[in-house]
Amino acid sequence: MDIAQKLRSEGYKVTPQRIAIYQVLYGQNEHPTAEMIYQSLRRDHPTMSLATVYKTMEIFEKIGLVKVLDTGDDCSRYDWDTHNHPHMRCVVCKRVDDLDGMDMDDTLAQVAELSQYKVTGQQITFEGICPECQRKEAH
Amino acid sequence: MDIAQKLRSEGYKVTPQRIAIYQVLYGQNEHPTAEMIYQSLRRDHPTMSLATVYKTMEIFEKIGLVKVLDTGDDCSRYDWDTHNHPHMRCVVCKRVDDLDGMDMDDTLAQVAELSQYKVTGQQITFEGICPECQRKEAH
DNA sequence: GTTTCTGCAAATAATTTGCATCCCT
DNA sequence: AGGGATGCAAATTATTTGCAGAAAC
Repeated sequence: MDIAQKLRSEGYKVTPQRIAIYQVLYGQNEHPTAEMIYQSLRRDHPTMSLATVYKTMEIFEKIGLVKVLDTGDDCSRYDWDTHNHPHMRCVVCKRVDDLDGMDMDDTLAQVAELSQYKVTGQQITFEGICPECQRKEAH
Repeated sequence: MDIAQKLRSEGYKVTPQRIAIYQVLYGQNEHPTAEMIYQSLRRDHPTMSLATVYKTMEIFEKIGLVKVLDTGDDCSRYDWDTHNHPHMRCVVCKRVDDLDGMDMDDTLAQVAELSQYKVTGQQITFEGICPECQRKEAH
């Protein structure tokens, strides 16, 4: 969690932008898009650019500070929690939630056994309608 | 599997393009992209357009003739096999294979129980290095 | 005949890239 | 000082859309 140390040890420089981006992400459960991160930083960092967010996320992914979620929906979302876990995506409002309480390690082990691949990761997303959108749909 | 009947019963017209696109997809295990489908049709259907492939896939998805795979990698892939099953994606060559032998129905039931969502589907993709790319990487 | 479909070209939107300047180390 | 980082603008790429002509019903 000491991101400065982590960056330095991987040969990257520690910049205010990188710190700020990580702080926006860390511990929150919204799984924001690059745009969402950018918007929440504009206030305090007027010169922040979307390109920097993308470049930073690429580095963060490389050094294991974030997991990039392929949620369909034409834009990536980012998760500070890099341990294997599934997500739920609302097909109506597009929100993405963690799906807690499901152990994926058994599944991953099973995959490693069944598949001829050298397994390195997973993208597990269930689709559905979130409680809030269910309420709205019932008029 | 009678796609003509299916289209008609859902109020869509039966066109040679739609038949051809379905025939390219049906039964193959490559999980092609729109571009791949387009390319394999150009020979026999010189006027085929990429836009038609996209529009057709949208209809096919709506009436349950294909499953759209969110495999990351900035372009969608299409699967004629619409029953719930996981995929394996090679992070090197980007190929997508079916992962046979894993029952996902238990998992889906578990999700429906754990989650407050009304669950409607899933996107389960494991990432790794395919046998062929493993061989290449070993020089 | 009417309505839907096709296919071209133009529009859109997420992401990437080039490059001059800036700032960590 | 020096090399990587930032941030703007332009480029790229997948996908969508508008629309006129063509094809299904």
